[in-house]
Parts: sequence; structure tokens; C-alpha cells
Amino acid sequence: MARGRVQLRRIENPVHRQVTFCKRRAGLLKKARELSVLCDADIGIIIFSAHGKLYDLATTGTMDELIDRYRSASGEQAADGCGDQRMMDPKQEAMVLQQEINLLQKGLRYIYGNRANEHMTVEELNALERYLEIWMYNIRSAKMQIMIQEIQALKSKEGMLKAANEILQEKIVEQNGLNHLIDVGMMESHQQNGHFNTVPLIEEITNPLTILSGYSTCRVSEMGYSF
Amino acid sequence: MARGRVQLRRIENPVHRQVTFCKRRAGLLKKARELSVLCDADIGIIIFSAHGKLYDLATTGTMDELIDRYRSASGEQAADGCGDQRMMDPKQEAMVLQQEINLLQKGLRYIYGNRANEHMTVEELNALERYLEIWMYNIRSAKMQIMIQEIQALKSKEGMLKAANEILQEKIVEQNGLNHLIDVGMMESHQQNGHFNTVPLIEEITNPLTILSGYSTCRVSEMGYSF
DNA sequence: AGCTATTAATAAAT
DNA sequence: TATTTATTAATAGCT
Repeated sequence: MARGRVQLRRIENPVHRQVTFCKRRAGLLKKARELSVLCDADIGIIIFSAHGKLYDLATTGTMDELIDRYRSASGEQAADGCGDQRMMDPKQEAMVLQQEINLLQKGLRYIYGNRANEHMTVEELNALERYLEIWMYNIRSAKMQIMIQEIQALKSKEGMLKAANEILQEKIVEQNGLNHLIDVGMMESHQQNGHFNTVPLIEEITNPLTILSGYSTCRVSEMGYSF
Repeated sequence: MARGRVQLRRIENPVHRQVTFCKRRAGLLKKARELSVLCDADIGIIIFSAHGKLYDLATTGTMDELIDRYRSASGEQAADGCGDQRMMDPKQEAMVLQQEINLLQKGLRYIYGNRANEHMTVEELNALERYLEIWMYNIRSAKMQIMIQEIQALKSKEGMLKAANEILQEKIVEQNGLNHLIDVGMMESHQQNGHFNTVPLIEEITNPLTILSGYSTCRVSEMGYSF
């Protein structure tokens, strides 16, 4: 554009390259802003210099918002024109996965970041909760089994000890009469932790947490516990 | 640039606007490609037309890679020049959170998407695992407490029943001699579930899962369980 | 979609 | 790094 045509190849002179980078970068961003204003478009530009320095522009809102929109839109784009069932499945699957990622990403910012800048609908929060439940379900299931077996073992032990107690008490009653009976029930109510009585026993926890995913539908409560 | 200076405001005539959008969009992308080649820069451009249609350009790799790089770099940028402790905290916190989000996002694509397109290092996978643990820890802690108390209550009950048993047995021994002793220990070993004996009791589960986050350092095993 | 008169961008020099 | 200037490149208005 000036004083000699430019070759479309990397400028080898580092000084020239740096100067050109600054000038053209400014020009590019200016052009983007103009296009945005003139044609009512939303534009995001990310530039990494050769040394890795970042320059960016978002003509509307924040770059993160544009990136969200990009991920959603590129997902929808991938799902366009798929009337054929055999062609649709992989594309639609990719789209669904992309939207799951979008939602999780948004949720992460919502949870970790400042909630003022992120607005999530109740539906989005519910969906996020379900995804998290799926993750947790998958990752924890093995270790969960150990605790379930542990509790079952303890309960079984308890039942047997109670049965043994009853037998022993019957023997005492048979041999000594009622006056020397040991009241095990009273002992149980004298536990060290005072609020144990307010803790619901496992049989009383009834919160069937239904998990729905694109892959499988499972009910966590079928494992016996719903956390 | 041609036949009359252009005002920097939205073109009201829809036909003119659409034509200008096409021409200038092509020009912008061309400029971006030139800058990329001439100056060895990596550039990503996202354009949404007024009607929401997406046009994009990534001069290197994929847009997703550029977005990842953007999120990392913008986080690092936010942490630049923070020698002051009071000024550093919010910025660094934001950076750390952004990088957590980057990693989780990458992990989501890795888990849900096609693993061929996502490459995660062992370090990244380990970090992702830790983040997931933090999430799980936070979300589950309330319900977890119930189970812990449940188990403690059962154990306490077991201890008392055992103590009661011992007292009852002593009474029987005192009054009847040793010949009618009921062997409770034998009963405990005759449980219905044959593999209960292979399940480790809670005291034996020693898998101290250390969780590190930008906010706090906690050891899940301090809760008594490590899942 | 092409054409062309103009303006805008910018390479080289300062 | 900022300004100037000679050129080239982009593009607005037409067709």
C-alpha cells in the first residue's frame, strides 16, 4: 500500500516486522470496529504476536460472551442440514456435547467467578446440577460401594448383637426373675453425641435423585443412597 | 475509500448494509491473514452478522485452540504487574479461576467429545481430577455428614451392645458357670453375605486424597472418608 | 457479481 | 515511538 508492493510472506527483518505488526494490527482492529458499526455486526478478534503477547477486541460485550456465542453457533452450524438420520447422529451428537460444554463452562464461571457477570436461568442451573450429578455418580460409584457394604455389615452386626442380647436377657430372666434386667434401650439413649437423635437414619433418607443424560438414564437412589 | 467519504454509523439501507458487510468482511479477513503471514502472528476472528450468522477465521490451528490460548493468556495478563499484595489478590484470584475454567473446559471436551482432537497431559488430567474432587467435596459435604453420623451412631450402638453383651454374659457366668456361655463371636462370623469379610472397614480405608485449590487446602480424608 | 473513481492504509524514511 | 509522504490496497456507488 505504499512505496513498493509488499510480498505475502513473513517479513524477515525483525524491526520491519515489529513496525508492520503494530501498524497493521491497529488497522485490522480499526477495520473491525468500522464493520461492526456500519453493518451492525458483533466481532471478536484475538491476536497473538510472534512472541505470544495477546491483543484482543470485542465490539460488543465481553470476549467471553462472544466465545460462548461462537461455541453455541458453531455447534448449531454443525447440526445444520442433517435431515438424513445416518448423517445426523454424529453431527447432532457433537452439537449436543458442545452445548453441554457451553453450559458447564457457564456454570463454572457462575460458581467460581463473580455471579454478577453471569446470569443463569433456573433451567440452566438445573441442567448443570444434573451434569454434575452424572460426573459424580460415575467417579464415585466404586468407592461408594465400599461404604454401602460397610453400613450393611455394621447393621448386620447390630442385628446379631441385638439378637444375642435378647437371648442373653431371656436367660437372665429365666434364671433370676425380672428384678436384675439390664435395660439396653436406656443405654442406647445415653450416647455421647447429643444430636445423634436428630440425624435421620439411612432408611429415612428419601430423596430420589433422578439423573438424565444423553447417554443413559439412571436413578442414583437405586444404589441405596442419594448423595 | 471510494466515491465519497463514509460516515462511521450504521448503514440504514439494508441492501447497502448487506453489500458493505460482505465486502468489508472479506477485506477484514484478508487483512487478518496478511498480518498473520507477514508478522508471524496467530489470529482468530469471530463475526456475527446482524442476523446472527457466524463467520470465523483462525490463522493457526482451530478456533478452539485459540480460545484456549486466549483464556490462559488473558488470565496471565490479569496477573501481570501485581507486586503489591493487596492489589494482587483479586487479580490473581481471577487468573487462577480462569485457568481452572480452562482446564475443566478442556477436560469436558476430552471426556464428552472426541479424544482424538483433545490432548491432555498427565498433569492436566491430575489437576482436573483434583478440581472435580473439590466440586464433589463442596456439593456433597452436607449429605456426607449424614452418612458419617449414621456410621458413627451405628458403631456407637455396636459398642454399647457389645458392652451390654459382656455384662449379660458375666452375669450368666456368675450364676450358671461356664457351660452355658453363648459364643457371640461365632455368631458374628456366620454372616449371610460371604464376602463381607473382604470389605475393608472404615478404619482401614487409608487413601488420603489431598485437595488443593486457590481458596483453601483441605484433606478430604480428614472427614473420615476419601471418596 | 464486476468496474472504477476515490478514499484509506501503510512502507519507507525521518 | 511519532510524523510525513509516496504508493498501494480497499471499497462505495454504479452497472
